[in-house]
Amino acid sequence: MDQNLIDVTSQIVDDCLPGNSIDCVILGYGNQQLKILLLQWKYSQEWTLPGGFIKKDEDMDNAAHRILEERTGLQSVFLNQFYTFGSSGRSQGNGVFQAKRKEKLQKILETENPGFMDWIQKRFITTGYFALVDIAKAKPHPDFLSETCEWKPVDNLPELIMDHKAIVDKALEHLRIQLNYLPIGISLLPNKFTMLDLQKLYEGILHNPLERSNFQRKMLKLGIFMRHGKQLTGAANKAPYLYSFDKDAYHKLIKEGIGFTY
Amino acid sequence: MDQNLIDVTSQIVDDCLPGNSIDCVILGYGNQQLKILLLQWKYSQEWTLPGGFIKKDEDMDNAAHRILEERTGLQSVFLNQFYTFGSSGRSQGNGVFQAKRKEKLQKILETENPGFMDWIQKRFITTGYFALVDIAKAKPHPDFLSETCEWKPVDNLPELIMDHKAIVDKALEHLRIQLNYLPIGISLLPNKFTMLDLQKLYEGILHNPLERSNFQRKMLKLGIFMRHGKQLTGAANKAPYLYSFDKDAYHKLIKEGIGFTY
DNA sequence: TTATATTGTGCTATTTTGACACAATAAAAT
DNA sequence: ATTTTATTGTGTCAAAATAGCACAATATAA
Repeated sequence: MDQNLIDVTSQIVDDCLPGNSIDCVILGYGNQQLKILLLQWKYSQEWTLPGGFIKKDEDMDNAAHRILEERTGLQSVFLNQFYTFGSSGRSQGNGVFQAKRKEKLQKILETENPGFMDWIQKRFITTGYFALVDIAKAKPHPDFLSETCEWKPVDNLPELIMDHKAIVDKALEHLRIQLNYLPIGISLLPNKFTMLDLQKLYEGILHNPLERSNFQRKMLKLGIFMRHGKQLTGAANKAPYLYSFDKDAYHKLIKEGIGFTY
Repeated sequence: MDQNLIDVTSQIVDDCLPGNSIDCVILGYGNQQLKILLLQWKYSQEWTLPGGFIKKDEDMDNAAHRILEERTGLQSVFLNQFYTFGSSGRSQGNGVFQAKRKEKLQKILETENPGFMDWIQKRFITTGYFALVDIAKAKPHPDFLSETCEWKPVDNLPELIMDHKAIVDKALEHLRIQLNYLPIGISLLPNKFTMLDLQKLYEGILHNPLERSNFQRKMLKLGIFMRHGKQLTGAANKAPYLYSFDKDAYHKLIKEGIGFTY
């Protein structure tokens, strides 16, 4: 049916490590909402995390960067490994193509490339990476199995296949913990943003409300921001200042860390 | 030569996932020192982390628990996955049995079970787990490749094979970060301990000195300790109180976390 | 010109931190 | 028996951080 599908799947079987995969939790921030990039499969319409496989002589980190670039066009963003999911049941017997009714996509793959189906139905251990990304700069591209590639708000996700929901939750937990000792935002926000933007981002991650005036003061005291002109939105109220990250100070602070001291 | 060696290695090849391994950074605390459990190989005398493989239908976490128990006899201690090491060079070409001069152990294995050597010389992705353990309760057992299994102080480690030093460093970094939002010690210290014991443990992990009186006050204010009698050491000075963890309060605090607030 | 909603900063009571002081004390030395 | 020694538990206190509210400034709509 689709020569390209055969080529792509054959190359995966030939070039990639069996039994290991990578899944990316790509977070972006827009409309004062935390969002995540998801793929929707052809035919079955199921939602999944963007993922992929590790080439036989490729570093796992490089594989994650490659996968991120393939889906978003973005290079060298904030990308971090956060956990490896290795329950035996996560793919074996419950795996990618084990839906109750045989899906069209599965039938096609079985017909076109049964070797790939053998390969992919084995047990997989997947390593999760999360990326923080500026939505405006990302250009979502579906992969060979998918129809669409879209941003979805994290607190209103569609149902995801397999354990992908657990992977998202673990990524968010990791991010919340990171927030306790690292400033975050330089790669999630546009170049210039207001303190309220930053606050909404933090509230989205931490999932609880913060006191506006104290939050602003506390953030500004970190000394990693530069103030610019005002943002005139056309609303009937005082206009907020725009800020950008002072990258030198930001990276210096990341090295030192902020946190509980003994 | 050693029928047992053939059996063990054959069973590994038959039963375990190829290309994935687990390495455990088992930390203990004794003599006011942070220590780590290491294995020393037969013949080559090289030092390694205790590790193992994942059975084909075994959860990765269970494999880690099994490996920990095999080496220490301990069950259900604090055991945490912290990172997965997936550089392509870490085992391929530089791998376990790729030492410059052919070692005796390698020769024996090649003779006895070449299939195992094929299997183990492929590229491996390893997942690191770290455990916090009461040295007094652990009973170190060497594995089939090793001669000894010993506690070594973390700040005076022997040279380790492959990237095992990097794995140890990453584990310690992880632990330091954990310390910023979690109380730690319940599984590293004996049931009863002094505040100075606790302080030395923290200093060992954080790798910097802490102010005694303020540390004690701050820890006690966490409300997770119970005070008992005094520890009479026979020294010519005031005897310190012994404390134990109030497990309920401890676990409650772990849920809440302690850390930077916004 | 006035009304409206939101922002930046001010104020203050309370808590936390960091640094040091010092009395209490278990055992050794005299 | 008394003094000495080293270490512990608590006290103090200034400086900094935090949490909560107050309120003037202000960009635009009414």
